[in-house]
Amino acid sequence: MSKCGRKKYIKTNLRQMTMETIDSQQDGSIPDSVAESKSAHMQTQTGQNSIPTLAQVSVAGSGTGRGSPAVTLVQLPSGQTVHVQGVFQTPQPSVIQSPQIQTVQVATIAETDESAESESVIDFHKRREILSRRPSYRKILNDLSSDVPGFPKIEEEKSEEEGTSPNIAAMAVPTSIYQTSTGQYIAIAQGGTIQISNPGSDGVQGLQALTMTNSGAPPPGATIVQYAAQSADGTQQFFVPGSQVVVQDEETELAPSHMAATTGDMPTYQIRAPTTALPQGVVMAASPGSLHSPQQLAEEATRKRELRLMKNREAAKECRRRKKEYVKCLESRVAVLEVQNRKLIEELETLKDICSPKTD
DNA sequence: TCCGGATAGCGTCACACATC
DNA sequence: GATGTGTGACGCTATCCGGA
Repeated sequence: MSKCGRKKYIKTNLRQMTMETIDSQQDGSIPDSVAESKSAHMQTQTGQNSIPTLAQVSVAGSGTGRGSPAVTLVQLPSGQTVHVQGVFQTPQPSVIQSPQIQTVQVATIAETDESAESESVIDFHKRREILSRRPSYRKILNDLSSDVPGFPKIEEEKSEEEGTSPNIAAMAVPTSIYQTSTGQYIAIAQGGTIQISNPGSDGVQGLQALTMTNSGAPPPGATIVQYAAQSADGTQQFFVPGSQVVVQDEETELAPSHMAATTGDMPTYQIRAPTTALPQGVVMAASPGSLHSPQQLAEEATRKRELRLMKNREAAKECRRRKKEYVKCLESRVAVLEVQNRKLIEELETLKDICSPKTD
């Protein structure tokens, strides 16, 4: 199996496992794969004292709402029915919202071994169709957290930006996009964050974040910004709204002392009003309405594409972060449920000992 | 030391859905 | 309907680790 093929195989398996887990949480059952490991685990826990008559214990839903203690009806072999208030506080809410969709997904994957190629193609499209309807991780987790007190919640973007450090909270939605003569894109967000995107480079290297630091005592008419430079290729200049220009400062003498201490060797930039006309090497990106030549149109299209890619890049990062958080939550939830399950079994054992007639 | 498997992470594309 | 957003899928790279 090729590397990529193996990877797909692993991914598919992981996905299938996830779906099964999700399914189990939806209908309250345990998937086979999980149940096997779980039963093995239980055997190690209970040893020879496993409960062969467990099938005779009927658990009747008490119909209680969320948050109220669940009362379980345990029908004993002798015919007695016992009301048990178990460790399960509530019927556990599902972490997924569309069980039928997930069930179809599992079935589709299970079929792939036997299906013909043409069918697999159809399945592929079906899968994509099905999977794309899945609610976002944030929505899933937030819904879950609203059902289960104390469950971690993915915060909204707003609070995330507020909570992170200025240098990292770079991905605010830009409100102004500018292009320099060197092809770089500068996005200035409402919060004062300046992003520099270098189309020619890949990944993080092409994206640099600057943060306006208006606090302190900047010189009149100038705003010092911090620049987390990852590629230094000489002096850079670019404009910002309000007829201002960002100029790389050759020396850091203009920066306040507290900034010099925090920025280290990072070059300092100033935003100030241009003294003359456009400096050499600086090109203002024209607004779409003023585009005339095909070259300008092409540049505009390129600029839009770069912007879209940049946003999508960040969206993908955020999505992956949420996904990891989601998986962690699921794992912790599994751990909690396993503990509850063990307690419930112990409880059942105790009740059996109490209620069953002594045969000595 | 080299090689290959396993895993994580990234960028991009495509698509569905939400919003305007 | 256009646009923005979220996410699965895919391909790729980097890193780690165990075996030859």
